[in-house]
Amino acid sequence: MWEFNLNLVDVPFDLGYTLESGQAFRWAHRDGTWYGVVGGGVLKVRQEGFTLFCASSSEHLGSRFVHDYFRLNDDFGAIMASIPKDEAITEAFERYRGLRLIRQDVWECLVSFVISTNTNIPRIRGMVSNLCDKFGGRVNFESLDYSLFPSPEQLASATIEDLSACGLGYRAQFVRDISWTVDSGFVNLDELRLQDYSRAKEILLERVLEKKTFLGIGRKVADCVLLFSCDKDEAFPIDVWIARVLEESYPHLFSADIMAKLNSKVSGRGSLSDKTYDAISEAVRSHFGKYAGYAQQYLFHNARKGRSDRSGV
DNA sequence: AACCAGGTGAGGA
DNA sequence: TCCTCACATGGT
Repeated sequence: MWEFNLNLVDVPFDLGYTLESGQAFRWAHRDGTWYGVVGGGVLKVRQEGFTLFCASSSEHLGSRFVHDYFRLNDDFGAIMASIPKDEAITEAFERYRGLRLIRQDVWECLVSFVISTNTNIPRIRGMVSNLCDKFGGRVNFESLDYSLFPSPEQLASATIEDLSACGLGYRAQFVRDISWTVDSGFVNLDELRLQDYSRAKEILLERVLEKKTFLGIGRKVADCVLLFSCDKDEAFPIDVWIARVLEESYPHLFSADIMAKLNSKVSGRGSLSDKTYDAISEAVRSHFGKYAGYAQQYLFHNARKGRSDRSGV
């Protein structure tokens, strides 16, 4: 057990908003403290004002790891200042001040968001948790066992039946295919971080001999992976929630044609074609700037929280 | 009991 | 390049 504290002097940071915003799926809240399975161990964090009280299962999960994972050295003020202010973004900034993008493991992020398609966040958590329990290693921390996220090798040896048993549904095939691709060394995920946004996205969407390198990864999932694990802050994932926000609050950014496509996406029937996704992506990144991903995460969280508050959850 | 959920792949006009 | 569908499953 390693214990340490971090001082967040002049660093706007809100642990709760950050971990509740749907970017990471392996954190749980108990008695005012967050428990996460990250970096091959268990990390426990509690925030009181500008102090983070931390404890972890291994020496490796120390203050340096926490700084890196929560991106505490980012120039948060500059990021916020660079994003053009309007009614929608100002509301989200004020409500969730301190919400941060975090830097996750690429492999875990990739699998988590392949699983995320056409389902909801509570269920994504469940599916990821099942995968970890069934295929991952164990770490004991404070007399409790936690399951690590399985390695490419561990998942590559799973059968479709085993994967389906985790509740993955039709996603089981995607996870199996991607696990083989990565475990075989056909691609090196570490390279994604080194490329710029455009090139890294090309790699994720690439086809080799008519076959996709990453089955199950389209534009939206690629943007999530790039934003949440590869430091590509201009990535702006466009899902049904964000489509709703764009249609309601940013119609001036789009042509009537695009607005019609957004509307069909929002109303359930019809998804965005690749070309339409690219056009919307270009427009929002041009508008919000090189930290568009931060704007996206605030807008996303605000939209989702607004819905759940109204439905009385 | 339909309907929705951080979409994507496959097949055809 | 576009539109349409199926896809498994659990929560509301």
